[in-house]
Amino acid sequence: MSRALAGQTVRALRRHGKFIVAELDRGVLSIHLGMTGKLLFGGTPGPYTRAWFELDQDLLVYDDIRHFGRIEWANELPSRLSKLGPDALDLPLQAFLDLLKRHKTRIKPLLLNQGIIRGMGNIYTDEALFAAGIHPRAMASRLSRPRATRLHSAMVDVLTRAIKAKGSSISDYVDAEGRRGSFQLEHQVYGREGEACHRCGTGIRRIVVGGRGTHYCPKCQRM
DNA sequence: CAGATCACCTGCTTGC
DNA sequence: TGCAAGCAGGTGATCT
Repeated sequence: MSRALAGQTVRALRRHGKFIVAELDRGVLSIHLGMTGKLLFGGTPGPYTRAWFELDQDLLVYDDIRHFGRIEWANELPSRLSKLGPDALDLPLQAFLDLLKRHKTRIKPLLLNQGIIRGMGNIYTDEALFAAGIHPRAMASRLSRPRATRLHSAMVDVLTRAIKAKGSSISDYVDAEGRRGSFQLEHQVYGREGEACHRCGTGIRRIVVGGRGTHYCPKCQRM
């Protein structure tokens, strides 16, 4: 890959769901950070460095403890990416409502399914469901219009605020400048098992839904 | 076809 | 203190 990328200019940089996409003179570089991936401007290669890019000014270092991230170079946007669902932050209410009706599945796995909606991860799914007062095991297609509408607003609101706060740094996440995010301070349910719900005081519960740890308030979030 | 389980990796925390 | 088990921001394959 290094030969192919040498001397190329980054023409555009954008987000595609959870992917970072760099359009080069020739081809497209797509990056997914997985769970522990980090891109660091001006970083120094260390024991967890899996790749690095020599830019004009700095070294851009890619570290990834768990190896779940991916960097791919292709002539065009890989079909794996173009086949994903609409972006959570670019999905009109009516399209969202239609989409929920079409899928006979529980709401949490639906929101996490990148092929249906792209961009939502485990933290923000739990937070959005709490904000909307919806149980993570509720059937998506059976949500009432008002509740589904509240969920749409909650999803957009949670993602927008989380991006503004530069993400959630629970253990080690940092952005490309090495700065921690602060949205973990605003979490209402994620990572708060046993603590009091900020709205009603009930203990936050942790269950497993769709194979993922799921945090919710049993009193505020109903089926 | 929805849903469960496992696989991929390493590190940190918890409990005995 | 030591060690095993459980858990972690994600995705994808396989089986039921």
